[in-house]
Amino acid sequence: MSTAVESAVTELRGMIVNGELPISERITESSAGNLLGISRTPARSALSQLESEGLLIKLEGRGYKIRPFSFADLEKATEVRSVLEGIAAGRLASMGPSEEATVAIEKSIAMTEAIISRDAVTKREIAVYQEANEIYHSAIVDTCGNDFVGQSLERIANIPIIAPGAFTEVEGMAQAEMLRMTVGHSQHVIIWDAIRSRDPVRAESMMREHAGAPIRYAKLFIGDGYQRKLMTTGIVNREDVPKT
Amino acid sequence: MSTAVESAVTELRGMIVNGELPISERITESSAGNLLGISRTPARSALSQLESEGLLIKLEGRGYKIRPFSFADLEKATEVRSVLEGIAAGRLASMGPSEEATVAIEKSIAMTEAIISRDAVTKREIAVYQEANEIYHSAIVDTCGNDFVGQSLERIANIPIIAPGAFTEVEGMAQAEMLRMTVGHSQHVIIWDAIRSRDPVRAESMMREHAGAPIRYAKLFIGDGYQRKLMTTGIVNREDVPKT
DNA sequence: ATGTCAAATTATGCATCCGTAATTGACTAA
DNA sequence: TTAGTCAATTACGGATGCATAATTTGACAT
Repeated sequence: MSTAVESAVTELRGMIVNGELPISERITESSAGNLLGISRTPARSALSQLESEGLLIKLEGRGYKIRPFSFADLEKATEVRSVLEGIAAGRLASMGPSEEATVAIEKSIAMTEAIISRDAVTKREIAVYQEANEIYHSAIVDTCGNDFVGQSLERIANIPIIAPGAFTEVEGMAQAEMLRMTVGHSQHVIIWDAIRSRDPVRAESMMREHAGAPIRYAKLFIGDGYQRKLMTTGIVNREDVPKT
Repeated sequence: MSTAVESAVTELRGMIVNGELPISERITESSAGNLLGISRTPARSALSQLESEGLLIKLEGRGYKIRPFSFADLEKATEVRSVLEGIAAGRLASMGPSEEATVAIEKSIAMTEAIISRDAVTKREIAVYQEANEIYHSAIVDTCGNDFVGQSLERIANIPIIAPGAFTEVEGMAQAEMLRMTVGHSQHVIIWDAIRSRDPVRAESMMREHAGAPIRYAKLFIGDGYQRKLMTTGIVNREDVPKT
């Protein structure tokens, strides 16, 4: 929250992904500036940054609009994320994990194990799971020895649901959540085993499967409910949601 | 070349990758502005954009410096590029190539075939080969149906030697160039066959091998000469060049 | 009522100015 | 000689004003 530009980016990004800004509405330098109480100069930087992140689309001469994501877009972004995280896991298996990575990953696994061994889960447990998931994935990406992987991931990491931490809860789907967490945990264990065993091929392919899981299993285990949930956040185009 | 920011980015990027700016020198908003005859406002935007591209590093409070790339960095960027282009090729094989893609790719193959069937190559042929190579790779990436692939590639595409077009010529290495072009052409043919045969696995794995080729084969077929050449461009750190 | 043209509004891009923070360099004291 | 403090320069972030381009609106004519 130091500079106006940084906080503007954070602020606007939050408003966009939470659907607090009407998708239809145009955003200009002035309107964004007024909204956040800053002048046009930092507002312009913030908008152009969000455009390069892919969250805004520039309407030449008429401001920006929020980029509408279709469900297909989310799947495509996930595909890229899976592949990138896959090479991160593969690299880590080749190199051997650092002490730092080992500590973080084993901590994450301990956290998720504690959660799935319970009978029922509350919102609180889901939040902890998300945190653990975030730790697991960033430990692998950050210590894989190839900065370009993390750099490329940053671009698509801001798209909701795609990010590792965004293990979005679906209302009234506690059982389905539990199932997803159990599956996720088991995959974490398997991938970590592959890494420790220095098996890059297995680590890569398992991570590739796993990183694509949130969106794939959303369809597989939950079905339309997930898409409908996404729609309400304004992230997904109405048109993409199956008619009921 | 319309706005000052755009031309400043292009200008500065060119100067950086061509080694026209001393790597040691600090770049501030004012110095960049003076250099290009623009004020600090567009200079600031340009610098921050180049930073997000990974070509500059921000020295908090003291301007920017040119990011030094090690040979290892180039290899890592290539690794990411290979994987991303791999999924593009795989997707194209799954979907079946569009008419547009087919035309572009077959044109590219015809161009490279014409070149390698000659006895000797001049600078001119090498330039044509680069163009054909560029056509081939961008046809696959642009028509693969996943925009995020191209978007992610843009980030690392600016790193010299990594970009498909950057099939840099090494002085006095005409024979080695010829070999690389022949190998490259044959891989293009093979990948295209895999795509047309709707074999995503083969298309992906071959493309992954092929996209990593420039830097891998540089070592394999040319050896130290290549690294020394890179050094003279200022792209690669002196320290990385093997002692002779 | 519709189409066309002009004026006004809107939005952007860029330059300049100001306030602030940080670094550097010089001077003094131990 | 060295260390510490203070001042000056440097650099940045942000606000504002102006020029330009584009879009929209409104008026007028057909």
